[in-house]
Amino acid sequence: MNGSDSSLPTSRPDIRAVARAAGVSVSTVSRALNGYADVNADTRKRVEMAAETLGYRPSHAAAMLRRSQTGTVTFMVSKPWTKYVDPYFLGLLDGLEMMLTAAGLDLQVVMAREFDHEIDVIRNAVERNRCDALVFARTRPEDERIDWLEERGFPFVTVGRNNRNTHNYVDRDQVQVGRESARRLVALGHQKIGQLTTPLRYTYTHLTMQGVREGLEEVGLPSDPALTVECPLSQKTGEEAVTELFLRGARPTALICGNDLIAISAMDGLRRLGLTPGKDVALIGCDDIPIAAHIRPSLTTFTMDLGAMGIRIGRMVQARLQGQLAPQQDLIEAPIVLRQSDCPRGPATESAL
Amino acid sequence: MNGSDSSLPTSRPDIRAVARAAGVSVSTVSRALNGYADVNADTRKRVEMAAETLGYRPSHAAAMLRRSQTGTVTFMVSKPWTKYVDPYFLGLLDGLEMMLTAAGLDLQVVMAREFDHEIDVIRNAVERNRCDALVFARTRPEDERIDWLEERGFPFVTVGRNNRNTHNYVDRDQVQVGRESARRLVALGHQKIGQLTTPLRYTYTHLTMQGVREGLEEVGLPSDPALTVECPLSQKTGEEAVTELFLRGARPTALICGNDLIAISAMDGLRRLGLTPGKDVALIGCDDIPIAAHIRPSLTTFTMDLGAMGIRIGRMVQARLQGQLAPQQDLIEAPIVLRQSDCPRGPATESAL
DNA sequence: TTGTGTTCCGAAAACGTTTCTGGTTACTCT
DNA sequence: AGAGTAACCAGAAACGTTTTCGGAACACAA
Repeated sequence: MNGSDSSLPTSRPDIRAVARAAGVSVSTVSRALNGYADVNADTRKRVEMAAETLGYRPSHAAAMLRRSQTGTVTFMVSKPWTKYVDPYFLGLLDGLEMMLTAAGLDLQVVMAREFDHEIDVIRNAVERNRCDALVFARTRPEDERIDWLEERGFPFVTVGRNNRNTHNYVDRDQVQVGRESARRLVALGHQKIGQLTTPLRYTYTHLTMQGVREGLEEVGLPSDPALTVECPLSQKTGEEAVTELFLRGARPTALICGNDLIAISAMDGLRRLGLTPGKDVALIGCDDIPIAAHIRPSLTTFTMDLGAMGIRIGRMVQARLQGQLAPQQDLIEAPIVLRQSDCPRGPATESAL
Repeated sequence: MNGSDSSLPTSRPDIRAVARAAGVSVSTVSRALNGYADVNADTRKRVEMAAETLGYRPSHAAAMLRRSQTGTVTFMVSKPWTKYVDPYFLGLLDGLEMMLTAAGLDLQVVMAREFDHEIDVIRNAVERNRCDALVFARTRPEDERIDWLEERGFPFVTVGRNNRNTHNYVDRDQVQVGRESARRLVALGHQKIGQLTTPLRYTYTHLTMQGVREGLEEVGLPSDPALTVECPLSQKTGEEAVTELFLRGARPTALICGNDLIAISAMDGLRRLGLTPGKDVALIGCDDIPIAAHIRPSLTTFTMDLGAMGIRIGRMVQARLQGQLAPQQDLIEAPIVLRQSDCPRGPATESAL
């Protein structure tokens, strides 16, 4: 039923077949096709022609086996991302992939399902020689993945830092994000500024909080732990956090949210409490996900060129693969984009609830 | 500087090393570790112990080369997805990955950057023996990718149909989606029902339109081409389409949108025209992206268990890989989830603009 | 004793490349 | 004319598995 019933078994052509067709040896074919210098221009052309007409494609497995390297870099994405969809890393992948294909490398994406499965995924990738380099995000202060890889000298770059930072990483300047969030809200007259943070196990959460602390200290404001709630990475996370906050009796007039989804669902929570987001309570998010501009009130947040970030990662990988051993580290500034959700402090909050 | 400077070069242990340690031949090690029957239980245990203590991991490349199969299935994602992030396929990947790892297969994601690059990506994957099966979406009525693969008898399953449907696919029942959209709006009293469709090059667009046509015909309404606009997959797509529609002089009181992002940005467009979405004009989306419940007015749309869909795909791949040749085809019903954006027909529209 | 199976295991041939080593030309220089 | 050098290419040895083939050891029946 299916095609492929020509006269001959029409199996994939060998490198031997090409050699035969071009009238040279296999080694010459290999060198010609791989762009080595010590092959005559005419010979090369003849080989290329032969390869072309035969439809020859070198076996990836064989090449991989011989020159023990794979030509692929693996991007590991962890569970919280896949479970409730975070568009964050897609743009990043886009840039990374572009960079890598330009360098003749393949991008492979693998998923780590359970949280503590991550290290197994890495071990499998590395120990079975399935990639030349690794990329992953969501780093933690004490990150066993980083430890393991550093110990073995395996090439990798992370999106985010740990508490040592002796490796290759790219990261957003989270301290700046936190600081600017605080400054902005202070400038709008807010004094009781709450924080709905991303999970504390991630490094970037701590960095953001540090930035907020710094921003508040600049004007002599304390950063009140009673106004801070840690939000898991789930769908209604902000809503629940806001509820908890107000149930506690805390009455922030502004909220600094760890990411846009927290901010958006926090808006729902506020409405449930009879408050109007962007009027009674100011909100600032982070990430500038596509929807941030479309909701009402539209969300003030921090944006970033994820594609560019991906490209930087790609460059780092490439440099490392070419022998560059000194750790490269990039901190990327995320500009704030002002929309409607950050409002001046109004009187409405006092009476609410 | 980096570790790995033990006493010995500490290179990865061979299968030979395991054989030596266990006091058997390499072939026995291979058979023992791969679960063949003709190996003594004691021997097997000894081999397993040796492999364990040596930390042996079989080289993937070598195994791949020898038994010309890779143990990986490749998911190809095309440009429109990566460019403006569509969370759609993430859930799908989640389910697929789960299924595949359970079956001992690896999932690999590759990206096709340019539109006409897709076929090259596939050729590279197939001809270089880089995967055992392919999965991709966004199918078209005349889809050269499907043609090419069918011609060669290479295992693959698509998300979506073409105009022949002799292969393995999983698809949402788009006709039903269209029909139910139309019925719902008709029941709410609408007569002038516009369509903001996804790009016409995709099969599912046509199926949805067919469904809408059927739904309208049930009550004797025509489907007016003047009320239909094709929307590209970009950010402001719906906004521009709505503007165009009203500039044309068409005045639909309801809009059936090809996906949620079209619907959401169409709301922006309506507001710009002084109309209130969910009041003056009813909207129905499709996909139920996470944000659909959070915007105002919240979006009536069609939902689907993407994880389950991914699992079905995984099952198909597995069956095909085990020799099942008859095409398997799954049509999945997408239930509507009613929210605020679909409203009864009001009088407001008449006066507007 | 011989024949007939079983059960287990070892030897060796693949798989399709890359790369190392060396050898043959042809060319240049004294 | 001879030596030295450069340019090009062939042969063969890897790379680390899997799998085929056949043989050894043993048990059992005739």
